[in-house]
Amino acid sequence: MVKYQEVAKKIKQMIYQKQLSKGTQLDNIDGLINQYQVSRSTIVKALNCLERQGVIYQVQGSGIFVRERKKRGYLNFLQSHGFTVDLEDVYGSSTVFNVDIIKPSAKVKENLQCDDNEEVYFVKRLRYVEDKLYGLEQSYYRKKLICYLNKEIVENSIFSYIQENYNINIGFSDKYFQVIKLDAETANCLELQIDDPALSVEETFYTSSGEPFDFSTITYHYENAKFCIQNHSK
Amino acid sequence: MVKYQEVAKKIKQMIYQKQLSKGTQLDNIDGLINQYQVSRSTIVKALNCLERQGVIYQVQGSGIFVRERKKRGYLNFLQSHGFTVDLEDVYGSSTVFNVDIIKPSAKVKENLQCDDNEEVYFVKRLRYVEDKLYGLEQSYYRKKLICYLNKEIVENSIFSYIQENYNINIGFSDKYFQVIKLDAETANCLELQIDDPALSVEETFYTSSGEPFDFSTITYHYENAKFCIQNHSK
DNA sequence: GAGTGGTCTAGACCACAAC
DNA sequence: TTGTGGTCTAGACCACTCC
Repeated sequence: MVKYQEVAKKIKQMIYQKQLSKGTQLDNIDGLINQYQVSRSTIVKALNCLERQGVIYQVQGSGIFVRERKKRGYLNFLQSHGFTVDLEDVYGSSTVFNVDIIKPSAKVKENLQCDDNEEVYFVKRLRYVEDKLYGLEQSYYRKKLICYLNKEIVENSIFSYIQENYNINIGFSDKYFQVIKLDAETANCLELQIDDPALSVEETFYTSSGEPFDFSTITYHYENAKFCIQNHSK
Repeated sequence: MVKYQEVAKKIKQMIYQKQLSKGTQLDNIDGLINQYQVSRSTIVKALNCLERQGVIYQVQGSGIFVRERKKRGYLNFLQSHGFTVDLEDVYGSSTVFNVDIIKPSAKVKENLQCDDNEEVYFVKRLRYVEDKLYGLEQSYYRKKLICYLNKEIVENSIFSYIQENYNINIGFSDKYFQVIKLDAETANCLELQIDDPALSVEETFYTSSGEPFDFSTITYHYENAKFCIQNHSK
């Protein structure tokens, strides 16, 4: 891990460990330079990271302050899948229905930019967070990139498996979502009624070199799944 | 506007103007330094901005590439309210029900961190995007900060009015959302049926100095409102 | 090995806030 | 006026990709 990330991590840990409440002013930049023995630019970069994560806010001419922490029980919508989750981790698990190798449908093929005849892994699983049924996930992974999957792997975090075994890192993703009425099959999986509401999220994940490797649809349980985004305008 | 923002803007305009397709490689950093006559750090900062906006992606050791543009018909969920909207602007309008000065409820009071006896503007309006009914918005503004509002102002963009007249800039926001079933009153406003699905978003907006000034609830029309987030992991 | 983006530095100067 | 964060620079070196 590089210096600015180390510094950011330490400042964040300090804030959470001391349980600093919102609005609390941190040491100024010169102070932080002294404390962490790095250059001004490195401190500034670390602070900007924390600002983007919603941990602090900076006011020119005034100081650096602690931001309100996300309320408990809400999932961070920007890192719900494979993006940096850190301290405030929640316990998640899965019930796997199937792990099959199939020919992709036209839609999947397009989203994953598959060649003709290319095959994909199809994984269908129920996702739980802290033992509550959160959603039904249907994912397609390009076999070309993710050579092997099985039920055991898929019960845990697919993303960390991929990262460790294939040295594939997530670079970015496109996320499209809307509210829908449940069809009979999905309602049954989620233990809900037909026409009950749900959030349907379609997301394509790309490696850090820009290659799509995963297309997933998650249908979230409307009573159990709540989300949060801590935005900032900079 | 500062240099790195100028550079970012120009690069973005160039991409959209030339209609560069996804995966197209841009000039390298040294080339961009030459082209825009700024330092390396300024170019890097501009590129990181564009990366965060989902316009490009950078691959270490390889190059800078154009990212796929958001599909039409989807609202950018991260800048749906007052955050930097630029080129790809869509036409929005509002039907205003009322602009009242009221005593805030406990919930509103807490979210806006109001003093006792402080009053707020309550604005209720239907939001349209390209003449489609998108959602019902109920907003509360602290009168202490936004001294005056009327129907005419509220029919247009409240945020630009606030920025121009009170020199208040949005710093950040906390956004909490979930899927719900509509109650009778809201369903009626949205021209939908009771128990139809909807996305309910509660958002608190803070000034750049960290003071809350607006608490809004938007209930989105499940057929007309679709969203997009172009995420990235850096 | 050549070419690319990513990090880090020291230092100057600017913009804004608070007193 | 002083103190704060924000920008910008020139230059060094590191990490990764691709030939």
